[in-house]
Amino acid sequence: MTQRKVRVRFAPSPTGALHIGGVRTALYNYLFARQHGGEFIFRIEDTDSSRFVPGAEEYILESFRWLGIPFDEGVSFGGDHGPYRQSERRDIYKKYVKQLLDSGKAYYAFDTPEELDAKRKEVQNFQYDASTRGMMRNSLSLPADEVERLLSEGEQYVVRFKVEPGEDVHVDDMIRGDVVINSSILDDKVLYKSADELPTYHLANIVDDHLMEVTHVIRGEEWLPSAPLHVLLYRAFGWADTMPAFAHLPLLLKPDGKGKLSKRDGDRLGFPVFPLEWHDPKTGEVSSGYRESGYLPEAVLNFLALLGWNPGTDQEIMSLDEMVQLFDITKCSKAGAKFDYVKGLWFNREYILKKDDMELAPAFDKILRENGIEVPMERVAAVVGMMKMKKINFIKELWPLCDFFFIAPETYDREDKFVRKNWNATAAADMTELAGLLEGLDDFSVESQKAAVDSWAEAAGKKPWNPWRVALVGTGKGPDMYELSAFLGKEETLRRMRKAIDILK
RNA sequence: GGCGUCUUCGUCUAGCGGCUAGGACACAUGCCUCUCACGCAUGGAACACGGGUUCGAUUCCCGUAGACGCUACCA
Repeated sequence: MTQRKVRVRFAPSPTGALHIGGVRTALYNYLFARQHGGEFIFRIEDTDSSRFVPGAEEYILESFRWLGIPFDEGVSFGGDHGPYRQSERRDIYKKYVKQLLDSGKAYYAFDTPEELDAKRKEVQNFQYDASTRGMMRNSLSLPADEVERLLSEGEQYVVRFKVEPGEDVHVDDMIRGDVVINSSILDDKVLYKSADELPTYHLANIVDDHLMEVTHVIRGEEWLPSAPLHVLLYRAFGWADTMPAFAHLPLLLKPDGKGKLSKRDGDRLGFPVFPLEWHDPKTGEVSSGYRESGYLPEAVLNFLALLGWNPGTDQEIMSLDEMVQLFDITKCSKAGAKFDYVKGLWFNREYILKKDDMELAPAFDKILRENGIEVPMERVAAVVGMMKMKKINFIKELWPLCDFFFIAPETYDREDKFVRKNWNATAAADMTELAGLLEGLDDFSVESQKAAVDSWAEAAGKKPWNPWRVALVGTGKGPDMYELSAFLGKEETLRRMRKAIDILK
């Protein structure tokens, strides 16, 4: 096979919000495309009209915009292989369904859903396949003229794939190696429904991947059982030589308990399972999103990347570009990964610590405004810089730790543990002395204060910091005292000190 | 039920015949220290089970168990 340009795709169904597992699948596809200088396609698989949810497509697009994962072509991105929305490709699919029909690889089936249900009740483990299709109503069992009549009378039908039994079908998976499934356990899958003139996933998927020249199919493990069917379809079309390589990713599992990670788990345990907040148009239900919860997109991607893959070194924090360099699809783990959202918190924290204060400032500024505080962005950034290393996972958690920067203590609580311990008998006198010293400083910078206060404290044998903190903060929290007083400025610092002296004595 | 996949600390994982089984999250302790943090150090914690193969199995093979997935005119 000649070396083709790598092309991969992410092809969600617009049936609701984008699941976080889907985000990881998209991420791996993106990483793979980038590191091979290939292209990343965005396709919409909306062949089930009954499950279509308005707004879902735009939601998915917005999610990737926020995450910073760009597509090269597809819905809303353009490209030479469109249209990229399956509902707009009806005529294409019809042509290929006909090809299969004409070549005897597929057949018409007229069994109604009710008849099939009845059959499934009647026969245990009923499967529509080589062993049973002879007793069903289809173009293989019915006389040709009867089939003609049914068709011309407009009888509803489906087209089924004629699976030849008894063959070991091999799927060469980049992660799992050689997977073998005997064709006898495969059923004659429905490929096309006359009711809505749309194909099912299996047909549309194969036709599109072929026409869009997709070289690698990277998808969730839930597709592994149908991979042999897809192999058979490529062969039936005569496309075996350009069949894409497969990689089936391990699933994301519930943090506790068992089973696939679901929306319910997020609600139950209190973490988002969707990238953005989602308002379900049908139920009106609102689900939280990573963006609205205060996660940095870089943190989300980094966290997700390591759920099912790792670079083989101890490195855990890495940028998207680094991931592109380090990623190796063949080194993905095979077992499902429990979704450890607590570690996701840690990643967010790490990225907050890495980020420039000025970049973080707008998020905190928003919180400040909600609390009625408006200060220049430089002041906001300064506070973020002094406080972000405190025990926080989100910027919004800064507020209760930072309020005193902007709001002077109204009163002083003698019962506060820190106050009681640190505002001792000499505190008032010490603070009066310290206030006098500070008042005499022309330069109120951290360095200047530190030089003056440290030497005074040492000479006088004082430890003024904790009482001073009581005066400026009201309790035992906050940054380094010099940084705090420099931020507040001489006037405010002295005002708070005198108030504390006055109240606490 | 059938078919498939998987199985190392609580969790994410490294390991690709010989290691005191490594790292990270979480947890605990200590150090540092003007509070809280940060940082640093330390600690507890794992090869599902049973057979093989081999001088030697976490690693290879077989079986068992368990978990997960699929089994639609959904993707």
